[in-house]
Amino acid sequence: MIEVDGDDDSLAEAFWKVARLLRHRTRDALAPWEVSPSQARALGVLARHGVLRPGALAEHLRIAARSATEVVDDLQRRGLVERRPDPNDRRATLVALTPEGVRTSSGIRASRQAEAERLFAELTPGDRAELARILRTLHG
Amino acid sequence: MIEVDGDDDSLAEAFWKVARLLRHRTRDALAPWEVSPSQARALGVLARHGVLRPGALAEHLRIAARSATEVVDDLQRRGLVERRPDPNDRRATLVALTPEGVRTSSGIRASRQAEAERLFAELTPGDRAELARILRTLHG
DNA sequence: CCTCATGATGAGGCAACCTCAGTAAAATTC
DNA sequence: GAATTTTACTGAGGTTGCCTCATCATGAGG
Repeated sequence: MIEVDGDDDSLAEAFWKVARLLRHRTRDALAPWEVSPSQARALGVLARHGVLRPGALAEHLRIAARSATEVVDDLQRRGLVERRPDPNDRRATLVALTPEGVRTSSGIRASRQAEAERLFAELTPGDRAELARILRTLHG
Repeated sequence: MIEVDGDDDSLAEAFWKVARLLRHRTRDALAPWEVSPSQARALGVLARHGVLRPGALAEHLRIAARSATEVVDDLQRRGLVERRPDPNDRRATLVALTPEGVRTSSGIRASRQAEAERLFAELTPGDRAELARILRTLHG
């Protein structure tokens, strides 16, 4: 009796179904690295922006500064990130990827992208372009 | 310094941006009823499937049976749902929407749909059809 | 200096899940 | 027609990923 949740019909519903698919694949892509989604997000931000203060990391992740402290704690415990004092402000801390953090984050990025592409590969090139265009319209 | 998170590039990223938009609007649509997303989901399932046991509700929501108990507790406290004994099985309980639960759940459904339509209304009818078709392709 | 603002973090809380019993009742086996 | 196994729910207590508030050190401006 494992039924699927057939909400409305509507575009929104179709959209959510695809979102769920994509989310699951992303999660699967993440699994081999044994980092949680929120850790993966933080690694991504650090990979893109380089060394950051916890506060700035929090802004990028759109979470409270206090919560960034926790994410950093976890990543540090796993050796993916290190804290170092900010030479310009002795209140502040800088968070930087360790070499292993760099490796992990680019691995995650790669396999996530691979998973997503596997999903969208079901579309013809024309449809992919259409979809991209339409989505761009939606988020202006 | 409130920067937006510019992930990858790729279709997946565009998709997530729209998903976020849609999610936020859905959340906003929910706000007037003061029910949490998980409660709203449960109400939706009950509205669609009628009277259900907690266990069945859990299956639809894809959560552990134990967690369904909690959602039902909450909804019952708010008077949106009632528990009654299953006449055919004295181990079991049946969960049913109260009249107010019915009202709330259809209200939620309506305004959620209105919000979603407001988003997709930015598209031409042609693009909406295209999008629907492409999404359908993706989730087979 | 003195005051006010800012950066990180400790303490503690909350929502929405979970697993692991435990109890009662139903279903099955012998 | 017991005895056993399975099923339905729920109490107890844990986890995750957030949150706010208070504290402490430092920085910046008057």
